[in-house]
Amino acid sequence: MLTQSLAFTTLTGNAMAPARAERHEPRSLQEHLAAAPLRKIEAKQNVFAEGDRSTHIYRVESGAISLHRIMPDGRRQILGFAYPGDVIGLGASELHRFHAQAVKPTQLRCLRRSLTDSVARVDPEFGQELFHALSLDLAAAHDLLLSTGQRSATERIATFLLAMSRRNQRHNRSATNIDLPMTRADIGDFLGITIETVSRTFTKLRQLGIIDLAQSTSVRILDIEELEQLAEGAQ
Amino acid sequence: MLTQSLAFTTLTGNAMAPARAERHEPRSLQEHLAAAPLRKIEAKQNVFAEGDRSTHIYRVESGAISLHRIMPDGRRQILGFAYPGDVIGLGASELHRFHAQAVKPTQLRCLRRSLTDSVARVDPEFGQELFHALSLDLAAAHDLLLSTGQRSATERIATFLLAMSRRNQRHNRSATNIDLPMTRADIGDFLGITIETVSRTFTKLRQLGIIDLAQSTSVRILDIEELEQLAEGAQ
DNA sequence: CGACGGGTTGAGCTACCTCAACCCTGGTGG
DNA sequence: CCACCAGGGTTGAGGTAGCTCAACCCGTCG
Repeated sequence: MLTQSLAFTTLTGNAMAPARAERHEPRSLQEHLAAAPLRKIEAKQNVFAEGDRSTHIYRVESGAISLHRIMPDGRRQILGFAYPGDVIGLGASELHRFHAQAVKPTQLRCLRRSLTDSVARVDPEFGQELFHALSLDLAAAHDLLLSTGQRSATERIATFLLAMSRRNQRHNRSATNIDLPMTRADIGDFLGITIETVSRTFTKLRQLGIIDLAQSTSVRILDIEELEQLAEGAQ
Repeated sequence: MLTQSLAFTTLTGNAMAPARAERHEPRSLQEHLAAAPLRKIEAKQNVFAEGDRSTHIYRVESGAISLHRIMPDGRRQILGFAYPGDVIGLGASELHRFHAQAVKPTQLRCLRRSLTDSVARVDPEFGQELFHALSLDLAAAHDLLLSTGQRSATERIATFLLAMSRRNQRHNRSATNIDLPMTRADIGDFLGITIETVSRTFTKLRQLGIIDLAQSTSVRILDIEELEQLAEGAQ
């Protein structure tokens, strides 16, 4: 399920896999994570809070996490959702810059920062993997900026659904049947619109025959071309 | 002017500075950049475009660069501005994900990716510096998301001016006299509002006695406490 | 059973957008 | 030297997408 480019180490002369296996020492980020302890989190529980010391990085094994910042008056911006396979808690800062909270019961692998730091200090390949993961986060933030800064409510929802669809595809799951683990409030705070607008927009897409809403948490895309049109501003 | 943590290399045994100087081989990111060739760019000219091969990273020496994406119908989201000292073109992707365009005549130091890649492959400290720079970009994107997703026009402008003020302070320049090299259109496309709203908001802040606008490109903050109030939603 | 959290729908409001006129400045050319 | 023009900025008037407030529905849980 995980596409992992096996890191061939530059530190040991042993190029062959058997030699590495004998050492019993994890190497790549994914290998480290596979061996890391598992932590279980209830819905609404925090993995970490903004301002907390950044002690670990985490990989989501099951469930879903919302990453968000909260303004003094309670307004909330969700910066992203982390799903199984995603790594969270990256960043060079000593302190976490946002909250990470489970939107449903979630399992995480936890890797101490002291470990990742020291491994990265001697294994550039490992550092590259962290860099790559952070680079994906930045790309996601830029994508979201395009939505919150420029797109209409309908375009935002359409873009959001398509992103979920593409993520499903990358994980060899259905491109048309989309599970939404988060609430309407979460979607609204992610896209910068209110829950009412989220709800109305879903209803509108349903009435147009573009999606089907069996339950509020389960969307089926009926007309993906039309959804793509809507995402890029066709009215 | 530049705070640079001197990288002590793990590859050579020589820990002392004199030994390093003798080698005449640049080490830290800042050292590499100081030795890199200079490129001069006219206003409105592109440093690179979205989709271009990512061949170099750049450090702005003078001027200002806008980083932005453009939608098929022409809408534009500026993801950030790069000012002297900032490094642009980072990211693990083979291709650039956005346009980089000078907003006024600009000078850049250019470092080949093939070089940074190979250095990072053997010098983890150098990789850390790249990671740190990317991490700052992500934090900036998250800050902007809070504005475009949650704040009113007045709050966005206030936040924007305060960010400029704080940047000035970090560079030992005036906290109250702010130069705006970019146009109203740039500010609008950055904050997700129209040029008219930008203009009206500046006028409103001027009428409230919070700022002074000698010219349209030069803001003087008269009441920074009040500006901070406005930035976090007072009124 | 009642309470509560989450979702939907309606009615009215408003912050911001759109469209348009106008101003100012700097550069160009007659 | 001045007239003209183009690009950037400001201001006004009116329109509208999305917000606010409120009612209501439904499923779950104690």
